[in-house]
Amino acid sequence: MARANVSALRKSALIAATVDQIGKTGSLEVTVSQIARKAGVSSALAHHYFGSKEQLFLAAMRAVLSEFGNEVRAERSGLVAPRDRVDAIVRTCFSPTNFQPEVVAAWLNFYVLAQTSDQAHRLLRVYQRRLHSNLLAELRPLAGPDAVQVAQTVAALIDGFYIRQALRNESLDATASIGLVTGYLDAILCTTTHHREAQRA
Amino acid sequence: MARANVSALRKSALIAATVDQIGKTGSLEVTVSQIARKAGVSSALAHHYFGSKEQLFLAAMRAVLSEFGNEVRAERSGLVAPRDRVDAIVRTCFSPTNFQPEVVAAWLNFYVLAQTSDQAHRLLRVYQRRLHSNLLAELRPLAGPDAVQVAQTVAALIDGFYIRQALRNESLDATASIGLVTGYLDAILCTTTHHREAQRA
DNA sequence: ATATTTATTGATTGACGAGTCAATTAAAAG
DNA sequence: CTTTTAATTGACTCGTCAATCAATAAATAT
Repeated sequence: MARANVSALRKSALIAATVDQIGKTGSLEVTVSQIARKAGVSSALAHHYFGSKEQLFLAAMRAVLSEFGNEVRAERSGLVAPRDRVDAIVRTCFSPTNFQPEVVAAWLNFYVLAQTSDQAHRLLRVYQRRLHSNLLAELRPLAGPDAVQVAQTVAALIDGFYIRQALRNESLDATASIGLVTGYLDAILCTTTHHREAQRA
Repeated sequence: MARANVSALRKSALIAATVDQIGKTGSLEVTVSQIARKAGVSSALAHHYFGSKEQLFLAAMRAVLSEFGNEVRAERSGLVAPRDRVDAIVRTCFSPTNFQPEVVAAWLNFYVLAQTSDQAHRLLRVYQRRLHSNLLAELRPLAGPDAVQVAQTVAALIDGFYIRQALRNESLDATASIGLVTGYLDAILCTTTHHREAQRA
């Protein structure tokens, strides 16, 4: 059983340390040395593996994004009712791993990074599109012609609650956020919701 | 008619330049020299008047916040129906001045600044509280016991659309954003909305 | 064993930028 | 006028940090 690539270990340690450090300090103004120290290696090694600070940031972003994607897929699997699948997506957004203050703070900073880095911008777009089309697929049968707008609204809502979490708005935790998003959905899909309630009764 | 304080002129020029520069570059990593150059003065003068880069940033934030507050007040004045007043607030959020890409980008960066600066954090909180209580005052008669949640949702929605604007999501301009927020309100206040429609008919 | 590639670092470089300061100019006061 | 006070700057300091590099250690291959 050959011991796995050391390089892969180091890389992922550095990536994790990057997210963590950005999240903890709430800023992109973290030094490569800080990150490397947290990962238990020298800053030179970080440069060796990633080439530049920006590339390290991008790798960290990719990691967060793909982790999020995986969770969505996992949470949604098995569910077949469109509304349940939408709720699964929403729940995932506010799951303990994704809605951790550090991760949310990192997200916020990735948004900022996207303002200056084309690659970051592209990554974020990919994520947004994917979220949007995921939502849309489930909302089509629920909201018909309004589906696009509902999907846009849900996506914006989620980002809005993320910002609040980043600012540590005590009054809005994950549960409350989920409640407000589903509350919106209940209201906007009132016809369909009534159907659901009828079915349950 | 004594010519106004030179110092006030310089200060406001520097503040405007700060917002502009942060907005244009989409980052807090702007140099005092860049800002000063844009304002037509030396960087030493910026330090002379503001003491530090952070204080300059905070002054810029205060300016944006208070400009926003003034606009809200102006736009809302004269309207008496709660729903109209809510709509006025929403409209102001997406008014040409406030929803300019540069200003929105500056906002986003102020959110980031609030992660590392207590003063910035406090400023943002004041703004958030004020917006919330403004919304709440109007929503109480419209949504009764749900008013708090509706206000929180509206506030989050607005922030969500701001993020989208910061990312230059072509598909969502000011008009579309206003439409989606009011769409939400129409749906959530459906009882009241029906009353309104009935009144109009 | 030896050669070759990979992992790893300490030390260094070079740039950049916030903040200071002493000096200069302009305005205000007396 | 002269003196005091405010406005303004260029030049400088000092720290920080990304990125490089040469050197060493460890692993892999031959």
